[in-house]
Amino acid sequence: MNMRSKSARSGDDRSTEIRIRDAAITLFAEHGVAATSVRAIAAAAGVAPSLIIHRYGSKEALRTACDEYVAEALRERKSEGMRSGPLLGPLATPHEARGGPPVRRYLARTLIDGSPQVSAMIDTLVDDAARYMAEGVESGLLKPTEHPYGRAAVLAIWSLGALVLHEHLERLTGADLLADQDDPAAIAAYTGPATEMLTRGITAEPDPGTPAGQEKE
Amino acid sequence: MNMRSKSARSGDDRSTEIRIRDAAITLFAEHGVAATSVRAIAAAAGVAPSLIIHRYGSKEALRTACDEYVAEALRERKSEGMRSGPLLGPLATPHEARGGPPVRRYLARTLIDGSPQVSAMIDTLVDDAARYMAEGVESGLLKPTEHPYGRAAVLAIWSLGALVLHEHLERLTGADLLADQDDPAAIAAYTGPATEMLTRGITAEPDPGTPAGQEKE
DNA sequence: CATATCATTGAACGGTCGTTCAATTCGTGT
DNA sequence: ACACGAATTGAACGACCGTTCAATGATATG
Repeated sequence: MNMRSKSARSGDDRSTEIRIRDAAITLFAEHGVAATSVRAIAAAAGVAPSLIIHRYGSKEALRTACDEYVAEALRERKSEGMRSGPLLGPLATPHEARGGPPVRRYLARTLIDGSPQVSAMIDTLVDDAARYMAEGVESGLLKPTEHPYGRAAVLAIWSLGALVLHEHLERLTGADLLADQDDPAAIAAYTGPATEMLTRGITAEPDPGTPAGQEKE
Repeated sequence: MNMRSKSARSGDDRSTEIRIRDAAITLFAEHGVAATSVRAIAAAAGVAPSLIIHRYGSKEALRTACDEYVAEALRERKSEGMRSGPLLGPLATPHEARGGPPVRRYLARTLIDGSPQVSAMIDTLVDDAARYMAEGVESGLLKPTEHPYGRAAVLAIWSLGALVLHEHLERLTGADLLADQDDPAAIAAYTGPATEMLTRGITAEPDPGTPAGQEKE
């Protein structure tokens, strides 16, 4: 029944590995890594569970391969995200590839599991954002800051945190951060208040002195 | 003649259930719910695994009990968080109870697993924040907004997202959101850029560019 | 056609999981 | 002292896990 497969020796059989990897990314993104069994991935990819181990060595190695693929996929789209303007910061970065595995959703799920690949990706993402924002300051688009790197880092954390908590954000505001980025209306309920806060600020007068607001008086 | 007589075992045995619940919260917060076995909880609490099931019915029921306890513990401390000022928003809310189980860390872990208790807690938290910020607008402390509820929601999402991603935030900036709240220096690297952005804003002028969410003003 | 090669499979193994259950301890009322 | 019920235990069960391994199927080459 599988007429689609291949004249495949060692050249084209990569489609099998890709199919496995994409199925893994999809399931990892949906239910998390721990809750996804190798058998479930095998069923989704249409192969035997043992083949996954034979190809990738172990479930953990497969997960690493998924991390690397997602990190690479997002790195390719990075410039697009950067061009979205400094307001949204790195949130716009995870642009979904058409027809590909759910990269953004995977990122949202595995940001908390903490893999080396994702951590490294965040680091370079913040570095790029800091550099980009520094250019914005020089060109007069952004206000200068006491904490150039800290500002970029916190902004990135906020954006990524909103992505991680997309489920709660959608329940609260209706904004779906996982929707197609082509649809601005889907995330308007998020970008509206966000841009407003980041442009005007929220305090009517500059808060003098004490940060952190420990002692109000 | 004594309510204590029989309760030496049936009234005071709550200490056993409390010990189990606290151990569960600690381990759930550390390694996540899925990665924590009933046997590990039992070992940490100094009881047999079967006792946990006998007391709570199932692991899932124990998790629900943990959710309820954490939600209640944070609700009690809510006023403290509110008094921390509107800048940090609901981040200050999860004030750790001294000597108790790691409530904040538990919240950071289970925010993404999505339990009904935690979701309901977030909803009321945002409601309170919106109400509190509305008062701030009336009293002149905060700027008015086009999206009163959305602003509170996004601010809450940012704060909770930063809590969820505390590991990355600490690696990036050194700020430890899980440290004792008595130590402002531990989170200064976060509160500094955060308050700066939320008071002054980051754009020198209203954004002329065309990001994803831009439409009519 | 024969054969070596390699992707692929199905069955099985050891381990851990949540949970069940009979048995045992222990505090207490009579 | 005795019995009873609650608290607690240890052993076991079935299910599922990731992984191993010998066997199978297909294919290109001699």
